[in-house]
Amino acid sequence: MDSEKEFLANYSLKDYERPSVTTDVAAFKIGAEDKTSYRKNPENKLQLLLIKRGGHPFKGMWALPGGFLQSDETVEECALRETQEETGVRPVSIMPVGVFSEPGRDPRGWIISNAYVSVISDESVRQKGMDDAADAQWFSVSLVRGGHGNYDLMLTYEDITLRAVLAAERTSFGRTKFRILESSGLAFDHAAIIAAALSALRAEAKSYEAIFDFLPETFTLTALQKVQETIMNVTVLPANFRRMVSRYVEETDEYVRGEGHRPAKLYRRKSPEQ
Amino acid sequence: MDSEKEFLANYSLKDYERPSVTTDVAAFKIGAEDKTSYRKNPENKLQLLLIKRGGHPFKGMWALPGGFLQSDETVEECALRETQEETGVRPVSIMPVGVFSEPGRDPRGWIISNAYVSVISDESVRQKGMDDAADAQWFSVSLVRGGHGNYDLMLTYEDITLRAVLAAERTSFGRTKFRILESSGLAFDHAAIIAAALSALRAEAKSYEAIFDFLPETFTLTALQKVQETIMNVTVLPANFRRMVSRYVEETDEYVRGEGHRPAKLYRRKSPEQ
DNA sequence: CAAATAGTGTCTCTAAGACAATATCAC
DNA sequence: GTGATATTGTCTTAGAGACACTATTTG
Repeated sequence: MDSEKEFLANYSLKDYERPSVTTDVAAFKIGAEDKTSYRKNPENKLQLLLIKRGGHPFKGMWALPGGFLQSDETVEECALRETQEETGVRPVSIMPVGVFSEPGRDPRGWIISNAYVSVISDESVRQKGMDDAADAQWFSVSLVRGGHGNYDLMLTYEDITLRAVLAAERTSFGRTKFRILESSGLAFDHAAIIAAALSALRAEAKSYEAIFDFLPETFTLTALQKVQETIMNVTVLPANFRRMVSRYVEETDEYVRGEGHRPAKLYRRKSPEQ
Repeated sequence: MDSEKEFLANYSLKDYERPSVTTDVAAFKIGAEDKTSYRKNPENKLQLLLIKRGGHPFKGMWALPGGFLQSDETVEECALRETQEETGVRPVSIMPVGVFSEPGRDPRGWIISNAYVSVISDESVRQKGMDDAADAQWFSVSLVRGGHGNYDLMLTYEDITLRAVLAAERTSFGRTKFRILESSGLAFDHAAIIAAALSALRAEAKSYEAIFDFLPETFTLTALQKVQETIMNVTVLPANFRRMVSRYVEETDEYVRGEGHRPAKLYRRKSPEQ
């Protein structure tokens, strides 16, 4: 009778066919537009990091940053590593979006992708000064309901516009899955991953879990509100927003002055209570 | 200059080291206890399917059903297939729980697991008459807060009791990750998978998304309430429960009679509106 | 009738949304 | 002062929880 030790010594996994495993990361930040007047606050845009593919397949198209899983790391660590390699910033927040494993999704062969959302503050990216390689750019994102209950995804950077149309299919447990109907300029099934990632981000923004990571340590409540409005693509009344986030933030003694209007108090995130 | 076609023809994935990929499924059902009086409704217990391992590693210990991903299926399809193979029932509901990829989690080598929750009605299992192999059993589940903010997981079937203690660590986006502190009788890291699965199920039960799948086509509102109370491990007032689920259900003309008390109207799930 | 579940009505309380009003700065 | 944002107060409304009450059946 063989012991577990003996069993493992003789065991070999290489008899089974194995997929390659990657992680793809949808890294979001909030980018500030230029001020339209000296006293107006800047407008915000939700931005997503895309990499221009230098090699086949999908050469010249844009793709989410990602890479192959290494045997000494978890998929989360892989996602963090990939994001850091591309942006210079290690994200504080990361969230799984789903596993994309449709046979044939990658023409190179059997490759399944673990998709993640990560959230980065605009300030930290500017500080680190991401290598401004033309093959890595922050695209403005818009995902809106189009005709027939479909969703229109639009990504723009300067004069580049990537578009996709996706069908939203309700699966069990109230989850939605996106199926690509049309996609131009985006590699692989990344249009579906981006749509799923943004949906997940919006769901989190509702409960104020994700929005703080877009901002530096201290922030004004108006800036926080703009972040949420930018992600969710809605507007709320300032009075109500302030009341709702009040349990998540605490005051500091500092103010932002010199903006051409009443100074705003700086707040910081309150550590979440048990 | 090489075309994409040429590139793919010459491309080979086998240069990279690849993990084995499995899915593990936490299949839950609600089991009815024996009636304590002719006119009392039966008590319910939340049950989880476990398989006794016949071979190394963890021989003789209990594990979640699961298996290796095949190249012609998605991970969801793999989870559905595995559940059907073990229970005879193809679940209507399935939900991802997370990817478990900690290096060293499987002594056989580099194996990552895609964990799923599935939900099965007790009735359908009884109808199909699951092969009552002694190596596949439905265990009663209990996951409660223990000392030091830890969680105690207890699984019981007849005279078998499996226990584990888990630390709940808050990760970003308000998610919790379970780390195994102690575990007896459960194979691999399955104690952590089970805890995560039950947490996910509870979160869904809150929004009434999961509870219908535990019951047959038509059901009484009291039965539905019991399902939710069993999963969430709470009690609610019948009047309030009825008001809350009223938008998810619709009446039928039928009643359940002969129970020693007032007949209960049967309801069915209303198809979720857009 | 007793025991048990089925089902309804309504009061209260809290949180979210709407709106009005005031405060404070830079130019 | 003007134009802009910052901040507070309060009215209204929708939904969740608590509780009291009625209805209906079988042994």
